[in-house]
Amino acid sequence: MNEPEKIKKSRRSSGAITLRDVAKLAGVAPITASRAVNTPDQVSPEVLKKVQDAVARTGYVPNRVAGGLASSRSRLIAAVVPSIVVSVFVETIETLNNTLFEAGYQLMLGQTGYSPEREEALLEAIIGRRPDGIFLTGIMQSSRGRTRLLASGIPVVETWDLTPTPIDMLIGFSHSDIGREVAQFLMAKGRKRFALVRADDERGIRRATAFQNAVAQRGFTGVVVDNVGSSRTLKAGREALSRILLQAPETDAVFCSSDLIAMGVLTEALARGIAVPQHLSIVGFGDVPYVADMVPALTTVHINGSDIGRKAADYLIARAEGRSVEHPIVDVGFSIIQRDSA
Amino acid sequence: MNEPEKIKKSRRSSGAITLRDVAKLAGVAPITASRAVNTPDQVSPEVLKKVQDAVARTGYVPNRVAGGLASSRSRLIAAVVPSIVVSVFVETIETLNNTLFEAGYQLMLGQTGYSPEREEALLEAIIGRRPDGIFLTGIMQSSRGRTRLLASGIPVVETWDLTPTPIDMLIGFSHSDIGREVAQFLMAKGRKRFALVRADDERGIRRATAFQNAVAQRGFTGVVVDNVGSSRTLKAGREALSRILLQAPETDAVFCSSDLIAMGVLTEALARGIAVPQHLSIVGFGDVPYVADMVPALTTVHINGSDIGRKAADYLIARAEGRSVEHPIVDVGFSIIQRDSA
DNA sequence: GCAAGTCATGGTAACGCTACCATTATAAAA
DNA sequence: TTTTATAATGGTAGCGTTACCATGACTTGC
Repeated sequence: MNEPEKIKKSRRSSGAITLRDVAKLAGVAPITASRAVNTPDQVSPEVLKKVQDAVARTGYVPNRVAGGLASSRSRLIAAVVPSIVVSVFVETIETLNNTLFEAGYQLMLGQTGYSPEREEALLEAIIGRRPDGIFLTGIMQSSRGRTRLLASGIPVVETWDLTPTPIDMLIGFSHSDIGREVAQFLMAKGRKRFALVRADDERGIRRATAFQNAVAQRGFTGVVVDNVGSSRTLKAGREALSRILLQAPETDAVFCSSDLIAMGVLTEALARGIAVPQHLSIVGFGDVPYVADMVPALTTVHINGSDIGRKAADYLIARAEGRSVEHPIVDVGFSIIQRDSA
Repeated sequence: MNEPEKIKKSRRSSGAITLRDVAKLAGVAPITASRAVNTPDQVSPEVLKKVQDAVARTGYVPNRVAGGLASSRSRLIAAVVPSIVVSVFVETIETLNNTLFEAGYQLMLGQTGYSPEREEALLEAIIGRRPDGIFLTGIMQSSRGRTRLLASGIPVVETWDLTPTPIDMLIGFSHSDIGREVAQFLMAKGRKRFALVRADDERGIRRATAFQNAVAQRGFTGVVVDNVGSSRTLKAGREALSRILLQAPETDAVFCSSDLIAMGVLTEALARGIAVPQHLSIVGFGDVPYVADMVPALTTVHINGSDIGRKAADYLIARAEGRSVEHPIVDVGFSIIQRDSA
């Protein structure tokens, strides 16, 4: 009356093919199969072939979750972005992702929506996944966030800004330099009555402040500042110019916090028959691909977003693999691309 | 000469705080601490408090990798996108990500760059992470890919297209319907000499073909088809119109494969002094936010990308949590938004 | 011909968590 | 009171890998 000795299949197993199955089929130990899969030059050609056959026959896909737990290397990099609909970040994320993928890493994406609470929750979720690296858009402002990140021991790259005290690594550029140089650029063109369109964003505010200081130094005051809040649309730009002209009809130069806003300002100006750049200079920020080919082509501040993404990926990968990074703080700079709108 | 009995700290431990540490500090068993963290209403108030205190004091962050392995629920959803610089997908991804995050899931992003080999590799990487769900942009065309996905047993949503035989779930719309309806729309406006600008993309080709069939049915032939290859830029649109006009100067309507291309066509038309829409009708595809506020505002095909993202998230979450989805195939439709360019 | 080194393979024990089952205390039902 | 249900807690055994160490076969050097 003995029950047939069954292989005691665990009740928990997902039933999927595991390394053990492959090893059994290939007639080797699991650890050998693991080596055949991950470090093929550590096994003999015969074993390699047997294991590869078994993999092909079973359709085995290694479980990286288990591997990550065992090796404390998740091969996962997390990226924190305010929002991907803000196109200026998209190129960076795209290049970051591609570079990581080429090196065998996956990207986990988190969006803060410019909200601090959201950022906090996101950080918790990210750290819980034990990624091998964290990419941050901007500088981590909250000290709580800094502390957590530091405590986690995970390599971090902050980007898109400069600070003397990064958490770890930093790839960015100076927003106040941008504000100042754009002001100088516009003054060199003989502009005198300035306006700024900015969104509710810390970095944009810094560009605006530097801009104001630079023009004030040369005796220009009364810079009109228009705040479009959290909207970053063409429409917001149109409305912004309308408000600006109401307040200061003589305005002859507008520096915008993004290209899309600048496109809106440009659109509104053209719709009103204001000659650009003769009567109004417009400068954007970001140099998203299409603004070069508009009519008139937009003068804007170019940021090499791809470069930031690629460097960030390289740095993070280096650190994930135990190598150290020579110059962990990099200023990638910016350039003012003069086209037809200013 | 006895060495002091040390706690035999494993050589592999990352040294980070674990649930065991928290449990010890709180004076409960690890499993109880686990419950206090994950299912707080399963423990007594006193235990809950003790554990919460211990968590706060240690700064413990649960290791979701280990949790995922133990429970075979990774709380990770993977998304496959051709490219995020193609702005038409961005809104979907943004909403997908936000909806997932709210429900406690993370998004893993993969880009194929419209390359089949890349897609293949991506699939392998994704399945290896054992996500709780997979979001696909478009239909999985390759039968190898379909097989793998099916074999993995992971819930899948295909999107952005329609097919009678999805892998699993589907949220999309009909590209041939779009081609046909845009053709009808343009013919109703009295247009007679048509051109199409399309990229190297399977869905765009289907829209184009349906467009051609629809106009042919009413006796219009000689539709000029311009292929911009893999470029999806404003510049490509400008160049496309130049080529089209060279070949067929009388062209009075252009249907473009994307809004950005349409903007290029529009820009080129205006630069040449061609009156839009009097002499040339232009229709885009995607309805990205800014085309509504351009001058002239772009007539385009609107796809509710947010809706797709949200529905996909809901479906995937439902399946991840063992619930079944009532109507796993949804046609979200589209609408032609008539503005000023056609 | 033997010590010392290299190579290929395997055994064992984690990694940090949760599923499953067992146990005890407490309340409700009979 | 005894039985039965319910709530709170704990013990044990994995989840599917890889790190670490051990073993035996085979080289190499002198």
